[in-house]
Amino acid sequence: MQKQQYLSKNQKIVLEHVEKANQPLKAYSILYNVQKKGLKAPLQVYRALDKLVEIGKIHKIESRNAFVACKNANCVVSNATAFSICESCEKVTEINNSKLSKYLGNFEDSSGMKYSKYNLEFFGLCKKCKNK
Amino acid sequence: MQKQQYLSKNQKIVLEHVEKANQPLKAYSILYNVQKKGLKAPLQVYRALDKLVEIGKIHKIESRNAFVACKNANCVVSNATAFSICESCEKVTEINNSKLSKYLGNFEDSSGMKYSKYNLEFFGLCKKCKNK
DNA sequence: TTGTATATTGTTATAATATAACGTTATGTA
DNA sequence: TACATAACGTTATATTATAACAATATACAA
Ligand SMILES: [Zn+2]
Ligand SMILES: [Zn+2]
Ligand SMILES: [Zn+2]
Ligand SMILES: [Zn+2]
Repeated sequence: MQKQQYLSKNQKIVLEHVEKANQPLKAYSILYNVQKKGLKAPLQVYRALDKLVEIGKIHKIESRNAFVACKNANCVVSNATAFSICESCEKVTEINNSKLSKYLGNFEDSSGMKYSKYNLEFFGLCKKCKNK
Repeated sequence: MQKQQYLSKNQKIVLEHVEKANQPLKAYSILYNVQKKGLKAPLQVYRALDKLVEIGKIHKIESRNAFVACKNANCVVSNATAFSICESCEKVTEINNSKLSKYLGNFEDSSGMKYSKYNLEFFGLCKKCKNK
């Protein structure tokens, strides 16, 4: 069996829902909202999320245990992700900065370990919240 | 009341245990192991961890929900952390690289948001696991 | 030293996040 | 067809983390 070409039914349902949101969603909030479409159990959501994360359609915001759709055409796989997170309103934005990704993609430290993946999360206050 | 100068009893117990480990520990594993010292409930561990993370004595490895002691004298507060994580043996090392921290500390993206904190996690195979 | 504010503790219960284990059904390919 | 892999459905359970409440300890200023 070859690499999957199309998304399965559950994967499509979950991806569509997360894409509509424009912000990170929690797994159980996704579950609650796709129940009308037939997904009844957490595992159905988590499995779909796992696959979507694997292929880069969705990223997990680790510090928030939340999932957000990728809007960056370059993210074929989730191997280089960076986000800015507002600690006040929780707005999350995927950073798409070629200098940063180049820098981190080539980063090597003294251990000699070569990295195949990274995830970076910046925290601060977004423009809106800074001016409050 | 001023900034706390000394660690409290529970904070000391948890920190000592995590420092001995030399690797990230899960909160409930910490709990289990400090029960002989009188900490009985998850909250006692989580509260101590919260404080220790806040003051930079301990860092949380977000992708693993695990806690590791800081060995980097510069980490007075946990506002700039970077780790390498082996996806095979789960060995975690805190990266202490001044170029990297300088680069990320000064990073600004197009949104104009200035960051007060970041956490970076690199994934790959450590030397040992690469040669298996 | 007394009052006050804050930090920490102890405790029980519960919320939120995620996976194990099982059997079934669908899909791609030889 | 036969085979392997992927996805599905379902129930139960594991893991991670917090709510809520009452008590005690600590720092500091008046
Ligand atoms: Zn992306
Ligand atoms: Zn904000
Ligand atoms: Zn550190
Ligand atoms: Zn390793």
